[in-house]
Amino acid sequence: MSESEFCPVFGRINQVLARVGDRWSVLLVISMARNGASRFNELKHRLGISQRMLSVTLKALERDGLVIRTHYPEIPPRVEYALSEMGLSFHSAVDALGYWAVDNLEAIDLARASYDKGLTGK
Amino acid sequence: MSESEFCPVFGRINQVLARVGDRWSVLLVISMARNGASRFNELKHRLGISQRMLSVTLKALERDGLVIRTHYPEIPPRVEYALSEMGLSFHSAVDALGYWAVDNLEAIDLARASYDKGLTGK
DNA sequence: AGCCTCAGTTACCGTGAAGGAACCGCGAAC
DNA sequence: GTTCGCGGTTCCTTCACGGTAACTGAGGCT
Repeated sequence: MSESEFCPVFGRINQVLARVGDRWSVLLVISMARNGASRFNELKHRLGISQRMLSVTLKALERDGLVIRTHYPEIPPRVEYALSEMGLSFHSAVDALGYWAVDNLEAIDLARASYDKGLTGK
Repeated sequence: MSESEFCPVFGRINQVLARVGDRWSVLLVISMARNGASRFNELKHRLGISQRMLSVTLKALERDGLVIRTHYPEIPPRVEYALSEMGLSFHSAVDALGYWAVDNLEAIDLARASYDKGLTGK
């Protein structure tokens, strides 16, 4: 796919951005930042995510060291997921983007409206 | 899909994040931020993107007001794409995330390595 | 007349990823 | 003894994304 001759760092950054691009990753990070350590089914119901996706996404986040999984061998089993140090810093980066989004939502809507009007009106 | 009861803003932020998630959008924004106003085929060759994707992505970015399209009715036709004010601010937000990525690449690699070792070793 | 360039658009097609549902062990409760 | 809740995993189906290729159209070159 000719990873754009740009530079070598680029590919790796892209990997990280892929995590941001992954909707569920972002939602999970935000959710955890808000609600603190959370259990599996808690997250599932909170986000309306399928079990499969939740499991897959959490595993990816854990693998990348953004999330810490704590398993309590109780009855019934209890597993808690929490943001790591890095997870928190990631959250602030994402949050910055979130703020940008909030700040520019209106402008984007306006741009879209006038763009669409320009099309249909023509 | 039950867009998570969270809050109304959430959905919209997600829309914006969808733009970040789109690989080509990010690459285009970065490319334009670097090289300034660019022509269609220029971008195409620079990024190794297909015509279809380039056209689709540029149109989306233009619609959102991130990119400004200027058409010069010359022979042969010339079209230039440039980042708008908002596009530039978007770029800085993305850039911030890029910096986070660079700063944490090592940590992520380490986390992955130890995670994978923990799995295979078991 | 035929072919090239630029900037797209349209039709088609393959792949990979998201989602749903069923299954797993474990013990507790009914 | 079978049903429930918890935390998953596995399988299957669907569907949207991205790529290829062909067409457009206005004009210039040969």
